[in-house]
This record gives sequence, C-alpha cells and structure tokens, in this order.
Amino acid sequence: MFYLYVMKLQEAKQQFIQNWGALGTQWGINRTMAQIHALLLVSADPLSADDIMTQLKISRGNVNMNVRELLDWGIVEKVLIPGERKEYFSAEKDIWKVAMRIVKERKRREVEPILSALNELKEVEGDKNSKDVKVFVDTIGDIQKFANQASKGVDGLVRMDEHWFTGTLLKMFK
Amino acid sequence: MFYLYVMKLQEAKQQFIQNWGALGTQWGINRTMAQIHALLLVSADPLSADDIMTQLKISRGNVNMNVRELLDWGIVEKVLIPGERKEYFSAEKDIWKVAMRIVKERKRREVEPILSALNELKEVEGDKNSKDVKVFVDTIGDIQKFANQASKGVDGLVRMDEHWFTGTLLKMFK
DNA sequence: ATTATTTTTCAGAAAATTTTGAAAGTTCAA
DNA sequence: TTGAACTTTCAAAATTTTCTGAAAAATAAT
Repeated sequence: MFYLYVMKLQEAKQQFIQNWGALGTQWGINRTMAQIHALLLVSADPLSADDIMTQLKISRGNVNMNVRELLDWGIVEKVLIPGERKEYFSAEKDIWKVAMRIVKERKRREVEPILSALNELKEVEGDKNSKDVKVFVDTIGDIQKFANQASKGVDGLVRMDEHWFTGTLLKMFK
Repeated sequence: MFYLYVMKLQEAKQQFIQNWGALGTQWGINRTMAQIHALLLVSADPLSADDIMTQLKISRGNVNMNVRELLDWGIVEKVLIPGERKEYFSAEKDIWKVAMRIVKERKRREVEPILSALNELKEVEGDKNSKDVKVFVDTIGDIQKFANQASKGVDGLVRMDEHWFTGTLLKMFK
C-alpha cells in the first residue's frame, strides 16, 4: 500500500518534470535547466547536486552548470544545512515571483541590448522621400516605441509587485 | 552618391535582420524564420521566394519551410501580383498586431496543452498529510491558477484589441 | 497533351547546442 | 600539512536542430 502511493507520486513528478522541460525548450530555455527547476519546485526539501544527478540521471557537470544558471536567474537558492558539507538547492515556490523574475531578467538581458542596437539604426542616411528608407525608418521606430512601452509596463508591474502586489493580487490567484 | 546611400540602407537592414534573428533564437524561434520576418518587415514591397533566397543567402527549401511557418503564425501573408506567376510575401507592419498574434498563438499552441496535461497531475493518490504530496499538489495547483489567470488576461487583451485597441491605444505608441 | 515555371518535400549533411566525465580546483577537518 | 569531500571547468562526444539541394509534385501557359 505504501509502495503504491510512492509510485504514483513519483510518476506524477516525473510527468511534470518532462512537461516542464518540453515547455522550456519551446521558450528558448534548455531542457535540463527547466527539468531541474521543475524537480526543485515539487520537492518538499532542498536537494543536493547528487540528488539531482540521481533523480534526473544526468552528469555532475550538467547539474553544476544548470544550477548555476538557475541561481543567476534568481529563481533557485543555495541552502546551507548546518553540519552538512554539501550544498543544497531549493526553488522559489511563489509562482508569481518566479514569473516576475523571469520577465524582468529577460527584459534586462535580451530586450534592452537589442533596443539599444536598434537606436543606432535610426540614423540611416539617404533620401527621406525614398519609399525604402521611409519604410525602414518607420518600422524600426515603431518597434522601438512598442518595446519601450512594453518595457515600461514591465517595470511598472515589478515596482508594484515590490509594494503590495504579492500580498494583494496574488490572493486572486489562490 | 547614390551608391553610398544604397549601401547604408542595405547595411542597416542587414544589421536589423541579424539582431532580429539572434533575439528570435533566444526566444525559441528559429533564426531563419526570424530573419525572414525581419527582412519582410523592412521591405517596402512584397518579396518572392527567390528574393528571400538571394538576400539572406539561404536555400529554396529553407525559405519555403520558414515562410510557411510565418504564414501559419498569421504574421506574413501571400500577395498575388496580377500577371505574375510567382507568389510574393509581405509582413504585417503593425507591430501591435504582430505582438498580439504571437502571444495568442503561443498561448494556444504551447500553454494550453501543458495546462491540460497539468490537470491530470492533480489526482495524485496518497496521504494528503504527507509533506511531499502536499507540496506537489500545491505547486501544480498554483501553477494552474497562475496560468489560467494569465491566459484570461491574454484573452481579454485580444478581445479588447479587436474592438478599439488598435485604433485608440496604438496611437499611444506612435 | 506537352512543356515551362514554380512550389513542396525530405533524406542526408552541416551546424548549433547540450552533455559527459575526468582532471583541476576548493574547502575544511584533523 | 595532508587528504577526504565536494565543486568547478572544459575538451571532446552525443544529441538535437536546422539547412541544403535535387527530385517530385503541382500549376499554368502553349
């Protein structure tokens, strides 16, 4: 009876980890990183590198690399257990915070660099009456305006979150 | 003099296409697809498969495959030019509409399937007082609630857009 | 029908990304 | 110090994704 129950939970976890990994892939996040995140999300207690290796059947190097990345994203943290030599890891469980972090980081790492690159492109020389030049300058301009606006929207959301969002709005999700 | 001007525009376009391709990659969209999209975005007139092949230096098969995908996403359309045998393609230039489409499609194709998969995972058998089971069920539940809420948010935005958003809010971006 | 033009398909090749595992590096207790 | 326990690094290997190009299929003109 106990055995049956353990099997079912493990099965469900496994299923979730696979799904999460596949979703990550489609969003440009490497499969293993998403799987480690999923594993930590559904683990009641922090896990060591060895635990992760065993559960996901992946190498030590792979665990190390991807855990470091998750720490960088700020959605997993190192947990030191008194009297233990090993490092343990646990994931932020508040899914709103996780989403916030990801959006914020992607903006910072990916959107902002591109935006500043686009800035330079507005200085195209040439006849402003040429259809080609006009379409180019307009398109770049529109993308910039859009991205800047979206960027501000994200900032607003994050700022709000830091005040009362988690306490108030999150309750709507519960 | 004319030559100089053409060079600069071409250079700027090239730059934009490369940037857009790189950004796409990081977001799980294949590089070529993003590049074709970028090329069409900054082209005043519709382009044929041959035009795209030449400008991006890629094969016919590659063009065909990725243009089909862009058509599927609904952000590029086929343009038939009277008296011409070839098919031409042009991109939706309203960047708000493009963003809307992408968000909507990603939701439909990627988020919804995962959500329904998560549904099945809530039926984990076992002692509801076990810490492991509790953490698992809670986490899955929170993700579902969050994703459902976000999903509704997207729907709302899309529905609004179909009424007055493009006409009204878009002006804020211009 | 026949032929010319254009589009689609898809197996194999190429490129890009991810993973491994062993060696090097750290850290800490004795 | 030494060495055991643990973490990090990174070149090479494995895997996954993307691309090519030629052949097949479709389409339209003659």
